[in-house]
Amino acid sequence: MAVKFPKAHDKFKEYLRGGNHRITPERFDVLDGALEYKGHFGADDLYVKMKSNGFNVSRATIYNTLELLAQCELLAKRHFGDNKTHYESSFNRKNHDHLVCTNCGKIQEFSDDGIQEIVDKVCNELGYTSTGYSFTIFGSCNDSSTCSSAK
Amino acid sequence: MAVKFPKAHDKFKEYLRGGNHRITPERFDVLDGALEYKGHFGADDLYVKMKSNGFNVSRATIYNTLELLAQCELLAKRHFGDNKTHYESSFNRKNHDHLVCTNCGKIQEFSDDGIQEIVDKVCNELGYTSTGYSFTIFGSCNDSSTCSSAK
DNA sequence: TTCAGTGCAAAAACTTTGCAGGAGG
DNA sequence: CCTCCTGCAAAGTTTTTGCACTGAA
Repeated sequence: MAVKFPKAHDKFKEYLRGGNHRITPERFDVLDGALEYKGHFGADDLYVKMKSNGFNVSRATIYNTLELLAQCELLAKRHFGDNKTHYESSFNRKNHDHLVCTNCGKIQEFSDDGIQEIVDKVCNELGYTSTGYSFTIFGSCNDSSTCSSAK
Repeated sequence: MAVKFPKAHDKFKEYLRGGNHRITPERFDVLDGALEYKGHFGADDLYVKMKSNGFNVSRATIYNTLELLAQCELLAKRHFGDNKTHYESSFNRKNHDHLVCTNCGKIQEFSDDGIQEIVDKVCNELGYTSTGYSFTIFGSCNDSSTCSSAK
């Protein structure tokens, strides 16, 4: 079978070579599974999906590889307050944040350049070197077709 | 012993009466323990602390009560990406967000009015009704006295 | 050949739930 | 008295760890 995401594979290979990480087929299986996943997923979600697709992969490898993929920015880690780590592809995607409907669970993306400006300003004032930020808005989507609480 | 935080007790009582919640001594023990806690804490941290202080309180009661205290805004729930819920007192405190040093774990507070403006703007554009947001900056504090990675 | 990576299972960390007894309103 | 609340223990969920074997470099 042809490589599914050649540019992502190349980027991952380069990252692995740069650190003291070996290039293994399992890691690229996890990369493919992650990039194919629609929307956000937890590590265990991906484990279940790959198992059901016939991959003989272990949880340890999934967790290990997702961490590496987040480090080299092929995936983004997200935390929506439910005490589990969510991942999503950030390969060839614009930076964005999330608006979570607390009634129906719908997750909507948005972008606003003002956030990065605030991050830079705060870090500058307090003497920090920023490595990232997490910004999530919670609210009600008022969408009568999907959301139980809409009027 | 005198009531430790009379105004917080009153606010909690009022909240409990408003909903279908009973006023129990255990709930006020948890309130006191939470307000006395320095900085951020997890539910289990508070359980351990109260147990060691001689309170015969159960985890179920701690979790239940912390949720109620968050609902009536005596506590604030925080999520710093370590897959556990952190709480902190928000009684008589200014609204603020956090800057977490990814090297030494130090948590610094800051305030910036621009964030709420962005929240309002985004919700207005997308038709949501905001109920809150979570904003955390990650970075390195560059503090040579506390942080291992400082130059 | 070397040692990081792997699968597996067990353990750990945090949170929720079931149940029987107790107490608030 | 009627429920809600409590303590306890068990179970659930997500993540990490120990171990022996494998395979990349």
